[in-house]
Amino acid sequence: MKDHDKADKRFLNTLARGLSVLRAFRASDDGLSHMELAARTGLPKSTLSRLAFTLCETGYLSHSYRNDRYRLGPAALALGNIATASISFVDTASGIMQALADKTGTLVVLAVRDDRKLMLAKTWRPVGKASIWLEPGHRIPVYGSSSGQAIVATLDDDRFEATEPDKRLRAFRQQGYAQLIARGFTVAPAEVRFATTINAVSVPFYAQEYGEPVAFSCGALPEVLTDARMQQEVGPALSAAVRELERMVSRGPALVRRG
Amino acid sequence: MKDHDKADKRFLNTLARGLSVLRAFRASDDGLSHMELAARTGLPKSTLSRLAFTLCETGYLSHSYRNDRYRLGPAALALGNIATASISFVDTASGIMQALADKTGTLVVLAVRDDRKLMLAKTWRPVGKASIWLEPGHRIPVYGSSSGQAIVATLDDDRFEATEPDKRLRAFRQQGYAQLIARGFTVAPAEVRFATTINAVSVPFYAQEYGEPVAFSCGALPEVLTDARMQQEVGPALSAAVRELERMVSRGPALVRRG
DNA sequence: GAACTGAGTTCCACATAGTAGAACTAACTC
DNA sequence: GAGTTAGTTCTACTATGTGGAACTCAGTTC
Repeated sequence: MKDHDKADKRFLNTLARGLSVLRAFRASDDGLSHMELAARTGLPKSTLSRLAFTLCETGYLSHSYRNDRYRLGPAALALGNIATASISFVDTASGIMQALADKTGTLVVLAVRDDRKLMLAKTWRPVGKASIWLEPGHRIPVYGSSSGQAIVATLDDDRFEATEPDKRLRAFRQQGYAQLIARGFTVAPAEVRFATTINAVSVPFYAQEYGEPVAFSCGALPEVLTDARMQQEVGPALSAAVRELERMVSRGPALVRRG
Repeated sequence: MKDHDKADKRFLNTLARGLSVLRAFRASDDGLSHMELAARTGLPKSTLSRLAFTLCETGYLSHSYRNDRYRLGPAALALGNIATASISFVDTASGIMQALADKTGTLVVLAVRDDRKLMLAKTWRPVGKASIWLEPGHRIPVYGSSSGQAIVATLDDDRFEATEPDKRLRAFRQQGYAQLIARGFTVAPAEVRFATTINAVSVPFYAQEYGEPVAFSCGALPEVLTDARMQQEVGPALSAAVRELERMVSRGPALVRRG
């Protein structure tokens, strides 16, 4: 059978399935068994067997001999580091964002656009403190998230239109734009927030090498990160952190890049 | 046609080919065109077209609208960060190893075993200084590299035997073991070094979550990193850095999780 | 502005690579 | 030693992926 309904002749099912196996892994997993993988991907076990074999063979998966669980292999590690290295700002950002996480006690995330969703590419957790937990690889909607708002506000018109936005999203973008001009950061309006259990502030960053705006955000539980704190303390601190990053990679601010 | 001669029925060609496209990227590439990808992978362009389409569709590749070059996409970034996060020591190591690179003026690399080769999973370059350049994703032989020696010396017998080692490699391993006991680091003997243009010292690290020993190494041109410096200065410094890492990692999840 | 050129995509007839269920193995449990 | 559960291999079938050729679309050149 086929997974992808967009029965595009160009779409290679086997490849997509193999990739879906890799995507089944979460940062908190301590290896996954064959069964768990089958369950997460929804693939029949015989199919999974062949996929896993190939992934192991190519180094993207490895399975420890002791316990028979699969884990991401060296090739996955290398791929990620190549991706990170070719977007060099991620490494530069690490120090700054870790410090910001520690200082504000919030979870700092780097969100990138992935089709019509956002993907959390990297997260920095405050050391020692409890905080919300969002993992890299997690996907959140554009609409209703401050990261999404920061990104669409900075996205040029062509690309924005390419996502076939609805009226709602256009208004959301416009409002993000206004916020960035006024304060330099976005906070999604309470009534549209996609998750009521998380408050977040975001600042866009235009990554030359990535060719697309991305967003850094600080998030925490509403009781920890009140609207007042977002506006007065964390928003400005995040904004300063991103400006610091821009300075270090010596590049203009994201907003001026728009259009 | 099929790429893989080991005509194992379990080996899925389409998947492996797709992955080979991802592997074609180097950290220093500023995007790759369709043609370049075809050249690097050796695949016919029609085939590549479909592979690239699928990879884009799944977020592992993205192509900028402006210039028509492919780059690694959000999913690749996320995959790598998931892999990194699930081997949390990599993040912890980053600060220590960067400092070591700066202090010694050498390239610090993290090498992991990948079948019968080693793969450089991550590298830290000394800031501001010229240094040799090895990229993440690069593969080097086990035999004749100090990293390889550190790793095989630390590998348990079962796994070592599973690689079907020859006599030469057994001796190499034994010799690495002796070096580790005597001094805590390995330097491949001059006469077997796989690259005469690079000198390197290595220290193994046993990564709990990875289930396998890995190696940290300091490398540089022989004129910069003389045998004497390796023995007297860099080796001990590297060894101290890895012990520091061990200390930080065993301190508890909060610190380890830092990322 | 017609003829080249070169990159990239789509077509198409064909072979085979990949599928999924079933049968099989191997390791645990009671 | 029967039962259970995880994982691998077998097998018959066909839908999937293949690669060369034809096609498009932008730039160049004359």
